[in-house]
Amino acid sequence: MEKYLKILREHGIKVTPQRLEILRFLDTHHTHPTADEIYHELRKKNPALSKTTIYNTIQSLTDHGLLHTLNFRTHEARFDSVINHHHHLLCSECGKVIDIEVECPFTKEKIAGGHRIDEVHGYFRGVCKDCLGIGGK
Amino acid sequence: MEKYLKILREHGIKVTPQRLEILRFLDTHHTHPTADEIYHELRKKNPALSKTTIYNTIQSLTDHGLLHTLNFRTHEARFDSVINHHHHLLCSECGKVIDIEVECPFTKEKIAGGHRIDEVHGYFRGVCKDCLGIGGK
DNA sequence: ACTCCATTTTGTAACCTTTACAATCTGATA
DNA sequence: TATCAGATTGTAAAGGTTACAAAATGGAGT
Ligand SMILES: [Mn+2]
Ligand SMILES: [Mn+2]
Ligand SMILES: [Zn+2]
Ligand SMILES: [Zn+2]
Repeated sequence: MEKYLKILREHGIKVTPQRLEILRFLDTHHTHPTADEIYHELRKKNPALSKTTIYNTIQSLTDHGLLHTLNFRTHEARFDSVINHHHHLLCSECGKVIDIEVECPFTKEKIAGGHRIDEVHGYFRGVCKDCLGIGGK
Repeated sequence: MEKYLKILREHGIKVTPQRLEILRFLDTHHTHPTADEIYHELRKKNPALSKTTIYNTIQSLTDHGLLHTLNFRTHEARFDSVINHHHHLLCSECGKVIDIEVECPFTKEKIAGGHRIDEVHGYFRGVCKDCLGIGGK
């Protein structure tokens, strides 16, 4: 927990119990949860938690570069505290969003087709390793 | 217009004036419009047009592989009738979504990290060529 | 051309995530 | 301990999408 306290302080984000819990949840669950999933999970320990606080904290962490947003589909933002660059797979069988470590040539490029590139997001759709294994190939 | 009639018939989609207009709009405007943009544009000619028809037709065209959905951000799907594979840039200055023709190694791969890949979406954020030119580099 | 009927279109309301806002609470500082 | 800017909470509003039932329509068969 000391770890998250330090992270918040280093980024000049005022420390609150809610922020510590949200940050800890994101750091210990790399499942790319939705705001609603974070909310319901942390509510078990803190029933007074507000969903607005989830969104406020997400915004704050994002502003400080501690969080990335994944937009696989409309009406469902997912969040990722692993900020080193990687791509993602949405499994059409189990619905999980899975990290894909890739050698993507565009992460190094600053320009493509004359346009300036600031961020690269690689979204794959398919079937994850586990689901392939269960149902046969 | 004969062109769009033919496309619908070839895919076994019942021909209606609304579907012809929507298909034509998408084919002649590669601006990656939102449902709302399609709706307001086509309403100029057909004020009785319903937004539900826009969504129904989008679904139908998508089911037949004639349309792709871009999810740059939640709460705003954009649509693309150019179905050969390419990546996209969202310009943070002008908001336009621009095609990026790329040599992406993942479009040829069927497997990555043991997972089966069915679709590859490359989303870039940055500043487009035009906006770079206007304000200086 | 007419009839028929499955399909489509339309209009409205519901749905769901996200955002806005005001009142209350909290915690760092003095 | 008193203060007060900032954080949290609860509620409502916003905005895009989907569900649904009634009305309209396209096209096959006559
Ligand atoms: Mn990830
Ligand atoms: Mn495109
Ligand atoms: Zn899976
Ligand atoms: Zn631009």
